[in-house]
Amino acid sequence: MMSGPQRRTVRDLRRGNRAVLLRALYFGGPASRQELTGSTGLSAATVSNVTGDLLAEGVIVEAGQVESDGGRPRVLLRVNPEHGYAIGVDVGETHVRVELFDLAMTERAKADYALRPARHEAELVARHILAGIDVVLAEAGVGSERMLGVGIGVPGIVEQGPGPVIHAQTFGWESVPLEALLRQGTDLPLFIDNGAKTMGQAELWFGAGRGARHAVVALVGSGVGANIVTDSDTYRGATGSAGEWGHTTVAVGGRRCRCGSLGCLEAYVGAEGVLGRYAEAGGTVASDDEQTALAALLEDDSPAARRVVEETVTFLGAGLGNLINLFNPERIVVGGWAGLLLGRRHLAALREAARRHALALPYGQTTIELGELGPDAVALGAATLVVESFLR
Amino acid sequence: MMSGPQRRTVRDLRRGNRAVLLRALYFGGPASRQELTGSTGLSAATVSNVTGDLLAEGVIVEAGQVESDGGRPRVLLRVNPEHGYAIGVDVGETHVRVELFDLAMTERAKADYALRPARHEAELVARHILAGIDVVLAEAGVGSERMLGVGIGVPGIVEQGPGPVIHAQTFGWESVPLEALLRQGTDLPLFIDNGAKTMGQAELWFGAGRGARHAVVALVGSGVGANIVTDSDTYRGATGSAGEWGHTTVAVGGRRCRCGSLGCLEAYVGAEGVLGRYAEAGGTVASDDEQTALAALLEDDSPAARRVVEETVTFLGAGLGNLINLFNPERIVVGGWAGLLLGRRHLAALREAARRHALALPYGQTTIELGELGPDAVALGAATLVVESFLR
DNA sequence: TGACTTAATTCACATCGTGACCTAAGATGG
DNA sequence: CCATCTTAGGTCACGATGTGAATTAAGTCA
Repeated sequence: MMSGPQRRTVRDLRRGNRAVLLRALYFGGPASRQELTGSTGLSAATVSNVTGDLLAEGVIVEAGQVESDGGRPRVLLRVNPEHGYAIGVDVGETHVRVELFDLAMTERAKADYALRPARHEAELVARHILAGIDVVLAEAGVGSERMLGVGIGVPGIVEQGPGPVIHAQTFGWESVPLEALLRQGTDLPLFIDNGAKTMGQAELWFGAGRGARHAVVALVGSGVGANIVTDSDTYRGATGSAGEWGHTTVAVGGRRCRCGSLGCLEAYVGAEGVLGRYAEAGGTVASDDEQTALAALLEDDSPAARRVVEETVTFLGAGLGNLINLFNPERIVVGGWAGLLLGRRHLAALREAARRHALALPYGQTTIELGELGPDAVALGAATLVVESFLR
Repeated sequence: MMSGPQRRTVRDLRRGNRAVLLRALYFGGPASRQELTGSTGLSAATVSNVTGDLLAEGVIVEAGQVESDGGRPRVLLRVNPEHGYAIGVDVGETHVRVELFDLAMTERAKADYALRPARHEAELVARHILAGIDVVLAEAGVGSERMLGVGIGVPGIVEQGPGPVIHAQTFGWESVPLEALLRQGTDLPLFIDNGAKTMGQAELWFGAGRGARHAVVALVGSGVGANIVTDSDTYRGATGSAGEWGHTTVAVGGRRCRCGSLGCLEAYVGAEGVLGRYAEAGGTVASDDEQTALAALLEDDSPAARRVVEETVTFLGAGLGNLINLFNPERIVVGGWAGLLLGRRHLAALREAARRHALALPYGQTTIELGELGPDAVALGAATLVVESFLR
């Protein structure tokens, strides 16, 4: 609608078609040049030229032949997993985990740093990340010239921009310029995003969201968030803080949420909210550990427990219904440890609750599935940020 | 993320740059070639070439010169308003209105057909539209070869696709293939969308949403809807039914909505819902006409009326807060006749209610404004669908 | 009137994608 | 073992495109 610096020169063309081919090979498995002409719409000549360049640069490699019946056999091409490496970092409540992946997303090395409760200073986290980068590079024997970048999943809201800034209540981070802190210790390209979003991204690339152009990954853990994909691209909004589904209001004037507002979805379906509601209903929370406690609650057959679970399903269904009505996705993936715990037992009820709260038409055009990846996917998802930029 | 038929040839380049220049001229008012090089990022040579083509085709025309201080004066260029015309159609509860615009969106002719209550057969509506097209073409003396197309705003959900299909409860339309019906009477390109969305589009192009890349137009009338713009493009979701904000749940287990669900936003802030709540609270609805009745309610100083209005503001604020949290827009425009009625008196309270229900960060990055266009903008917005495709 | 300034156009050049044509590499049948 | 056929992939000339440098156009100012 408005003007701006859009695409122009003839060189961008090649860059674009290169990316198209690369993506086709990355997501479409090994393929012959012949098949690529079909799937990309490019001419055979161009495919030949571009793949020639990519082969010469070592970005892709030949991967055997396909038997023929009476003609020259097709040579399969695939992305060279060792052409580049990406590091994914999971900054969580209890640890900083640094993992190194090759382009095929095979883990090559890992480093773990425990965080003591209430010791989440940004400088400490940054030191851990930098140390972790050195460790995994050394462990895998990968030179930094082969590194495509480092993706980092952090809690809280990430304000994207030239100098990304992180706001993380639980860490006591206010406007922390994590990138600037790391920049003093490394020259690698850095990609920072919300950890829930990176987890959702992993689910979209390698999990239950594979192949969807319009999808929503709903992440329910202690907190609640969502990764919204429109036209195969994560929606970030004007400043990158889009998708704060957990703090949408589903009960005006309802329960107080830790964000300060009333009636947030998170206050009802986040693990903390569920356990809190159970306690208020007179139930006894089984453990100090949220995960153990929630699992126990789900096993509990007492009327109080069952009512709380039922209510949780209703609220979560309403939240999912809202996503369906607003985004009209073709697929919804429910993930996060609490979401998986609840969904494994009550997926049918959850679908039914979503159906009740969504319009019939968009509901009929979507499917609600459980995530296939565990909570460990944060680092993997963070690494996909790097690969995503590489494929562009 | 997935492969598909993406852009490729060198000809697309020119098409793209042509569109870039055209958009810059359309939205950036008259501009010289010199200025265009700056605003589009293209080289002076290319600007010269492309504008040369556009001038030769009559798409743009020269528009005077700008005085110089010691150099060759700049020649201003602008889109030729008479190069093409677009028809916008507003299919409403009480009428079918057909308007003809030139490219500058000046109205050139108009035709109006009253609809009797409960007489909304698709065939009748289609006949009115076709008749209206003939009438406005004749009235304005425009040949159909100069027509860029017809945009149509209809109530209900429009399922986009090769053969768009309309679902409109209030009209008793179920899967009505309006395009196919019209296709029998005209060869003009047809663009069909929800009327609220077309109204929002008008607001975005010519009203309070001008220039925003990420915006939401919230439309509150008898029903409630939203037009969501991401990256300067209306978001339509997988099948075009995205943005059904009115039927998102803001009160789990709350008031029954006409869609059948419980606790929809529309049940609280739609004109019907507001008046219904007032009646339930013991108030007397002043008129049979919703608009008169709502206006009276807003003037009423009785405690009951004030409580209903206050509640409405709270619910609408929660709904706006949800949009802010999910979409992180830079601007929110509140429109629709009921929204304007409410907003003119209570905008500050509305902003405050939204603030209470949104996260501080995204709330701080958005502004909430009132729409500048009246409800008559449906046809104008429908015509922008045509122009949008022309600018591409 | 002549020097200067700025806008717009022209031109040679490099790059790109493409269709037509050619080469590579296998199977098949004698 | 060889000729023929079939399919995959590469090469080449061509037209289209954007760009920087040079050129032309059209003013102001002293």
